[in-house]
Amino acid sequence: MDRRELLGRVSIFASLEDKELDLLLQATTTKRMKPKEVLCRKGDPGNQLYGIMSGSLKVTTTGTDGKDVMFGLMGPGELIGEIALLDGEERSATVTAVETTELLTLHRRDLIPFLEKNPRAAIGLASVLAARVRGLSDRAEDRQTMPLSGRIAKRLLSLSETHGKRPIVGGPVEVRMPQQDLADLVGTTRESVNKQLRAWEEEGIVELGRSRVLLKQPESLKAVTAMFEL
Amino acid sequence: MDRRELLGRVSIFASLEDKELDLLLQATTTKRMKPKEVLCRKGDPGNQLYGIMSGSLKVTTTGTDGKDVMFGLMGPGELIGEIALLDGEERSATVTAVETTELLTLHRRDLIPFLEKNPRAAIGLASVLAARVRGLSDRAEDRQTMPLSGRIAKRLLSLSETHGKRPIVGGPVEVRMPQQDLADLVGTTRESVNKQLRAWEEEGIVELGRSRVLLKQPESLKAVTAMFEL
DNA sequence: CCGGCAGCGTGAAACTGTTCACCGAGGGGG
DNA sequence: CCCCCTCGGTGAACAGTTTCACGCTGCCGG
Repeated sequence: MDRRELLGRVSIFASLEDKELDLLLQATTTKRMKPKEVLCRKGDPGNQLYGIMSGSLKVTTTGTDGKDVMFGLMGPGELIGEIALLDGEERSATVTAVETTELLTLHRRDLIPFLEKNPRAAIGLASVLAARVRGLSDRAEDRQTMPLSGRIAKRLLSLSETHGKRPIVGGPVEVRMPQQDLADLVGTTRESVNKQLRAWEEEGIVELGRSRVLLKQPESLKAVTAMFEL
Repeated sequence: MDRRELLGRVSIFASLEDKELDLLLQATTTKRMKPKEVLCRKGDPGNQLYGIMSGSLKVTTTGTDGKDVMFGLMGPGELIGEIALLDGEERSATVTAVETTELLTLHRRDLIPFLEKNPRAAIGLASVLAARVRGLSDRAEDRQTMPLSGRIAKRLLSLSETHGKRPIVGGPVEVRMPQQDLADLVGTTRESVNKQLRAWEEEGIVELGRSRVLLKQPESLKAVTAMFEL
């Protein structure tokens, strides 16, 4: 994916004229990251907006006790850094590359004036944030309503949609991610995730491998979540 | 507080010229709510933006099992309904008046064109959302890092800042809220909240009453949170 | 004025999930 | 090619919370 294509893909900029897009593109640079490379840490000042062209990033925080909380895994077409950029506060989380990742970067001093001249883009940005709020609220709700198994099932399904691969074309979807990360994402321990997954493996619902979960019967997982859904 | 004052107070509109403000004001209506009256339910279509002039509202969701989750208590100067308004989805939560409350309401069809003509307002709106995201992330983190006591202490302190009253001028701050609501806010049961509060009462840190918590030693609560803070 | 209900207080028992302490394996980098 | 380090698997003991099952009180509306 090239820069222009990315900008077009990102919903904020979807409604722009070509020449405006070109203008914005000029203010843009590209950055390439290796796996495990850190893009920014919690507490850093945040003056860059990033758009993911390829690869994926994980967004995490570490508590005092060293326990990690993962907020999400971001993929191509998604934005990173809008929050710190908008409210001028520090970065609220640490962002790390999962695999080799290409980013497009845009500095605050270029973005803000641009938004002022292109209100639709500003509204688009607000919409992206609105969606983020919605996602976070949903998860907060889940955490207090669903037992662990439901939360794992739900996250697994949503991961399979956004980051799933199909090893065999037309076959079952696979989610590549160590169990520890899954645990951080759901807010539990690796052990608990492992036990649940193994139980499901017994039932033939999933199949496990090193950093892989193969969803053999996604319907069964859906059934698990449905038991607790509103 | 009158309508004009509210609009001026809300950060989105802070940077506007007077005549623009007047224009917006004309599209505005006022709504008065009685305690326990419902403003909107989760799932309703959301086409109104509300600004709180006086009183307070609580934002909640109910899970299948009937267990409530409260996202927050909103007071004068705050906005409600921006999310559904921006992404065009359903309302993500139910909003109820806690006390007699006066609202200013603005319809989507008036707001969107206005934002398009006033990019700074759009950016302001985005900033409000950014702050909301930050708040939600923090709470998500807390929930996985802090034990119950820490979460209760933290929420109590933040409530005292935003919604505290001082029965005796210069005296300790009081938070008016039933223990059940406190529980929903923190994501636990009434019983657990009660037990923690009573323990603190023994230590002279707080004093309890019907729908009231008097913070006699806020420093001690701060100390509790500090034990787990990053 | 009084009945009922909303809100508080409390203990015992049950459960869910965590912690801890291991072992085992495989795959990738030196 | 081989070693180590990451990732997975598992059970036993433990901790924190929830659940349940009550009893109490005082306020509020009829």
